[in-house]
Amino acid sequence: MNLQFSIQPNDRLALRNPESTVLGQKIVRQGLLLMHELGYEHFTFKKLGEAIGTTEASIYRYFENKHRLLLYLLTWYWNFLEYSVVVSLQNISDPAQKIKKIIDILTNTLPDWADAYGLDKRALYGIAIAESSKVYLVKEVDAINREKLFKPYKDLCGRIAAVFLEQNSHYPYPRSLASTLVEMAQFQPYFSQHLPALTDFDGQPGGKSLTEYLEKLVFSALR
Amino acid sequence: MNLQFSIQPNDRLALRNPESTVLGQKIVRQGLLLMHELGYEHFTFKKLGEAIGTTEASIYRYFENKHRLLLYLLTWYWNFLEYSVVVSLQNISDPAQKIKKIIDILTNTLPDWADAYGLDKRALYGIAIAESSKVYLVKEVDAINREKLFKPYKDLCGRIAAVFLEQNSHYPYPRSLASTLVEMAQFQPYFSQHLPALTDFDGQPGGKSLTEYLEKLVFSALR
DNA sequence: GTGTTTTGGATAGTTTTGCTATCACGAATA
DNA sequence: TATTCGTGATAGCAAAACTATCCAAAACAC
Repeated sequence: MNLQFSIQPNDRLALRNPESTVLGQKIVRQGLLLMHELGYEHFTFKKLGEAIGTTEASIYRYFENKHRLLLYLLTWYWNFLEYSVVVSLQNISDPAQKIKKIIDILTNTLPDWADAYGLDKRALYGIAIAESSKVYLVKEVDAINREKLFKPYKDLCGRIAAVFLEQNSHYPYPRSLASTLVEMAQFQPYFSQHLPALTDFDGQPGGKSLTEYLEKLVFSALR
Repeated sequence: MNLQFSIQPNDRLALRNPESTVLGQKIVRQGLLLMHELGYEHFTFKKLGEAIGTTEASIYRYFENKHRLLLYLLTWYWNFLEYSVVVSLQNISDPAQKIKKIIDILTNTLPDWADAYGLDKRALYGIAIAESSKVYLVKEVDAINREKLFKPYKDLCGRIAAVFLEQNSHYPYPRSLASTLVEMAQFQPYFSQHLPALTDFDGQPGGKSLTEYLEKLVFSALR
């Protein structure tokens, strides 16, 4: 097991390392909470500056713009997820059990150890669900991709795709199925909460569950 | 067959009916092209005003903001799709064939008759792929939903879910499967073009195809 | 036919957002 | 002791988002 859990794998993400200063840490931690509270569109560096007792310009020293801050936060999330997946799968040999574990991880907030990094788990999960698409559904997607800034997301999907191939080495669409799984683990809870007509989950404890839906979807596809 | 193909089912969408004036039509038709070209974030009413020889303020007479214009365009798209689905399914009795037809419609640009409405099919398809999530992934989602402005999208998914139940009346997640299908018919081509590591399609004519992936995913789930 | 709404569009603003140039201060360094 | 370097604050600009008001012509009222 030599996965290095690196905090900041790509130094192009931020203009300077936010973890290295008190202000930088405030920007990231409070920025996460404020973006979760206001939503990406209503979130501004000015509002964040007011919230943490500094100015817009100081925040711009760390991040080019709010899109980069969102990408920074999601990078943490994807890194946490991948690490969590890799660690959880260590002691499992059955591919089917691995897949169940992956779905379990994807559909829940991050494990408790993630708190140690000072980032609010619930807010991070909320951002991942409501804002993550906005990070790549932009005209700049190809330029950002060339900077390798989507690598953590691709790595996560890559790990999952590899497990799908363990389950069925002849399945022709492991990567599409992985991205489908990850995206739907985020969209379906959002739909369930805001556009319930698009789902079959009512949030009842005994009722139909997202986990069950995703498991059946994946296992039947791999059969 | 009494599906009424109505252009503007909800008058709350626009401040006044854009189809009723020359300027209104220009706003919608050129707005579609410009938003497709610039992307939602870089698109502004000022730029559109310059492009069609009018001013920002005049455009605001028709749409509250660019988010509403996007929603207006997508409403057309969803209406076109649903109509196209309903008409195409009329002469098909086999549910499996219906599902194939639906996937065929979802993964292609709109049929030629849609041109008659003056909206560029390719641009509309491009907007649907790259921008449609932005219409509901906003803090205002619940308010917009209360205005019934997502009804066309829900209706489309509802039609598809009904066909899934024709294929297998015991399938417990028809609506989630429908929203998964519609979303993935948009996300996978986007990934294929911009983040190919997340898919298994290379765009080659003889290669693996999105259609095949989606068909297998849906049919195996319904089995 | 004259007066009066009403409709549709233009002019000219304000506020907010996004971003930058420059200054000030204290710590490390020469 | 002088300096330059890291770090944060001040002030300001340009574009984006939105609004108040005005004007002309069509529609309608009498």
